[in-house]
Amino acid sequence: MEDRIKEIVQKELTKLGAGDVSFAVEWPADLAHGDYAVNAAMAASKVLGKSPRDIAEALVPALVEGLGEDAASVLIAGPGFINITLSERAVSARLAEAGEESWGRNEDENGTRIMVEYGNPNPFKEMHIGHATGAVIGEASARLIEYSGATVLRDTFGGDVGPQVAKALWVFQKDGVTDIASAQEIGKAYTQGATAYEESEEAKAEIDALNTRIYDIVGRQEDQEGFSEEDRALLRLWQKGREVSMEEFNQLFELLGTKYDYTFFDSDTTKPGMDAVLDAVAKGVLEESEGAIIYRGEKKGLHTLVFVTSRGTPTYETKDIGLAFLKEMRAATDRVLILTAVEQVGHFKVFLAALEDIAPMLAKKTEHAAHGLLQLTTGKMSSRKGNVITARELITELVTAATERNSDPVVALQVAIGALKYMILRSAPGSNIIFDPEKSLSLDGDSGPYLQYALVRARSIVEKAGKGSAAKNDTSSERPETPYVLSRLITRFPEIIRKAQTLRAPHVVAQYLTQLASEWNSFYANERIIGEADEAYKLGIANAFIKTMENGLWVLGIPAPEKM
RNA sequence: GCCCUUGUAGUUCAAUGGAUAGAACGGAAGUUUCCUAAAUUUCUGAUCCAGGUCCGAUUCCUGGCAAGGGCACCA
Repeated sequence: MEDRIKEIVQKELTKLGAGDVSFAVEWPADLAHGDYAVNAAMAASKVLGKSPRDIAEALVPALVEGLGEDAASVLIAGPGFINITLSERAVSARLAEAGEESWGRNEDENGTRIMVEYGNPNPFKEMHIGHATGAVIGEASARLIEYSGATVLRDTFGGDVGPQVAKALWVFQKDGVTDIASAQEIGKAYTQGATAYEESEEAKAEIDALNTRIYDIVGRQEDQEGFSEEDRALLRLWQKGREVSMEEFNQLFELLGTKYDYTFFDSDTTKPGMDAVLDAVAKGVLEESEGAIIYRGEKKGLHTLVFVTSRGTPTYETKDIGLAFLKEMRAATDRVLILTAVEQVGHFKVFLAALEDIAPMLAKKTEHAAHGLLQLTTGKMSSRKGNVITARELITELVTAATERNSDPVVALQVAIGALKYMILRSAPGSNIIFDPEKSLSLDGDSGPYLQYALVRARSIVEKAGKGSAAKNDTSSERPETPYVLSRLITRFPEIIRKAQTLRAPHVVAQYLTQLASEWNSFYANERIIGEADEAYKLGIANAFIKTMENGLWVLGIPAPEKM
């Protein structure tokens, strides 16, 4: 339809002598303005030396003729917009498509294989709401990509060696702990270790030494040559800690609706990373300075980044280089997308610049995108200070709130997860999300449950009407002269999905679904459906709404409860 | 000091360079003999400041002011 309009207008503009003018066929934010709006008259005004309204007058007849019965009206409005409103016939034809399972999907990326990295909690720390934010946005982004026909390979990357590990294990060693029971215990140990690291020179030295030792032992865990009894005990403690952490993460990811195809660890990436780094030093891409190996980002207008510390341990940068190679070895992909919090954009700029020099092919297909941080109204979160809200705590709290209105634990969980995800996905990625633990657990209004509730009510009606009504294909029932706004809004879904994909912005879908749910709720409140002369027609709309909401919620990863 | 991001109702967020800047929460007042009131209807109220580009600027550019993040041995 959009293309048809564009074609007609283009042809007319050429006739008027303004064929070069670029214009847009857009969908007005306010449906009262129509289903499509053309701004060609304003755009051509200067070239033609005529007023926009005069040009619009000249364009309208061709549109009326060209669109025929599909257009209910073609009107000139405002400064010179040509507003086109679709006829009931055209809208109903599109609504029929909305019943299909594939409604909203497109094939823009058919056959492409894309690896998407997100979440990335670190073992030996607790998973906090920041990681949960990443997981939620990442999952929605992945699903959005899947809706374009691409194959998505999900991966997460965790730091199982490095200072944060040493900080936690140092505390366990000091306290003589040999068996780690829970993720909470690890979180507590990490906080203690991090505090000691900052407050005591002695502790700092010990932790640094332990860090180097862990690298060594973990690196040689295969053959364990020359391991002392102490080394073995440390390795066991490390293994147990990682296992407990990952078990907790997997549980949380399951609650959040993510299942990873690949889990990478720092310990896997250290070796390929170090190999690549030493190779790069030989080639002159990286250089030694003050005992460390660094990349001079200044030559590309960036800053210097350390790849290997003067103690000989690799940093995050080297591990990321190793990870890039490791991904390439494990899976064939066309693109690699890495999603992290905004605080890492600086790092990734320099990292990608370095990767460009080290492995141009890998750099070319790798892309980094950032999402905002979750910020507490009470101040900045820091696991060091121990004032974090863990993902576990937050979910538990939400479930408690949801349980007040749902006796069914399954539904309560779905509502809680829906509320959490919506809170994160409703705003544009990139800017920070201000999280007020007191107020943000909203289950009313602009929220996940709002969408879920609208869907549940729609399903309930269709169910009540019974299968005998054959709502979908009935054309005999009465229908209005002009289509419902709800119907017109439903037909926009595929365009919304495409926009969200282009901008890589799940919030576009979230905003749309909220508008859709609101429209449905008004429809539901104002129109009697069951038992009316146009029952079949309205049930058709209800079914189209259900499919649209179901598919939209799926993209966001928000569960769709059966009952509420 | 340098670099990046962001400044929109009291609060939390929208607005593909377009029309009367939309929602939600909060506050005020209504709507259930009627398909689930987690709903619905009405009212309340905002583009940080100053220039510039454009037919048209919340959006793009420049300069202020303010907030957040990052700037070699953390991830």
